[in-house]
Amino acid sequence: MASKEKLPYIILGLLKEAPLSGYDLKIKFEQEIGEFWQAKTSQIYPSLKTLLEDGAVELSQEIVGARKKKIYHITEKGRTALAKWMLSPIEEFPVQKDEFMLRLYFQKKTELTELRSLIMSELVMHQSKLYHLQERQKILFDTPEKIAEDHGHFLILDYAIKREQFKIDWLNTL
Amino acid sequence: MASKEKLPYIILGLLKEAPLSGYDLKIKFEQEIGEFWQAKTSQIYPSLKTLLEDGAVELSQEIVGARKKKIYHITEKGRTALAKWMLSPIEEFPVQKDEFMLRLYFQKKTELTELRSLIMSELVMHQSKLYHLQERQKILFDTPEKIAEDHGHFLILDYAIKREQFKIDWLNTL
DNA sequence: CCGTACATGTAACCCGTTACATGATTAA
DNA sequence: TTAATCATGTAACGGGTTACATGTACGG
Repeated sequence: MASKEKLPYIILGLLKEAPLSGYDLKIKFEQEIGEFWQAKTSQIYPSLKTLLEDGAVELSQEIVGARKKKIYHITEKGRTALAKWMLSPIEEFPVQKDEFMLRLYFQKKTELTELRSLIMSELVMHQSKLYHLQERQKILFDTPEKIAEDHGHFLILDYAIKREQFKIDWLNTL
Repeated sequence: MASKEKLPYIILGLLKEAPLSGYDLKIKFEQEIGEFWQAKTSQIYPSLKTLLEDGAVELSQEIVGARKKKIYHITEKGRTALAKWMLSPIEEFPVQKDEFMLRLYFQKKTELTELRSLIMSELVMHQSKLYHLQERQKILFDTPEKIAEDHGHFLILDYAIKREQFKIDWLNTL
């Protein structure tokens, strides 16, 4: 994708809220912001190393429960870099690739049965995803207080849900 | 992205409709399906070479106007491979990365003014995109006959437009 | 006791982008 | 005549994925 080094800023953005370990970050990428960005440990740990060398984060060895963890904290330098990035213009996104739309385009009007099964499987997939997102929303944000408490998280979940609903609605018009 | 070699199939899908040159394909990627997949000449030409070696496409040197072009035609073998791919399950897409949503998440409720300018610039960007897509739709599909003629193209444009409208609507709720 | 979650990393590979190269044709 | 479009490619780089590697702790 050649996204010109966005990962370090995203890690800083996550660390701004609270100090985290590499593993904690991995979980955040999988769960919290997984709908909009992902990173594996093979990217996270090297990136943390670079951030440490650049002085954007600091490291404290901590014993959590019975386990040892390397907890990374954002530094002033890191905060400055993050703030600067936050204000920089967002580069034109590099196309949201959509294999389903392409197949629809290729199939066109011929072979209606095959098109139908293609559409149905896409529908099922999005409905299942919608369901899981809604369940997460119910569990995480069952009270207005919880929404106010973690408003950013609520927003991305809300958008993810509505995005699924939107695609489902469009598919149903076919 | 590591999308497990989708490009050859997309090229075959485009060639299924009509024989095209590498340059023609480049234009298709830029214009027709650009909202859902893109490929540069640095990918297209090598991919065509491989497809040729695999016997999925054939090549005819043609003189179009005053220019020489290498026109690629899909073969029976190519059609079979394409048909098989079309029926294969669509692999879980590898996250639609969205830098704007992340920044929203990082900013949360603090610093409302900065959030406002972020949201406004995102709105402007999507509104401009929406406008251009709508203009293209007006020009390309001003009559029902044209829609029927190139239904696949109409569908992806329609979806692209509604997708922009959806994001604009959501942004306006913030 | 055994699989899953916790915890931290490295190495190889590959898709896709940026940049580079070259040359003919056409419209301003 | 000169910039834009047409036309076909190659080389280098980089972000991201897959696979590999190792070890601890906990729940059933």
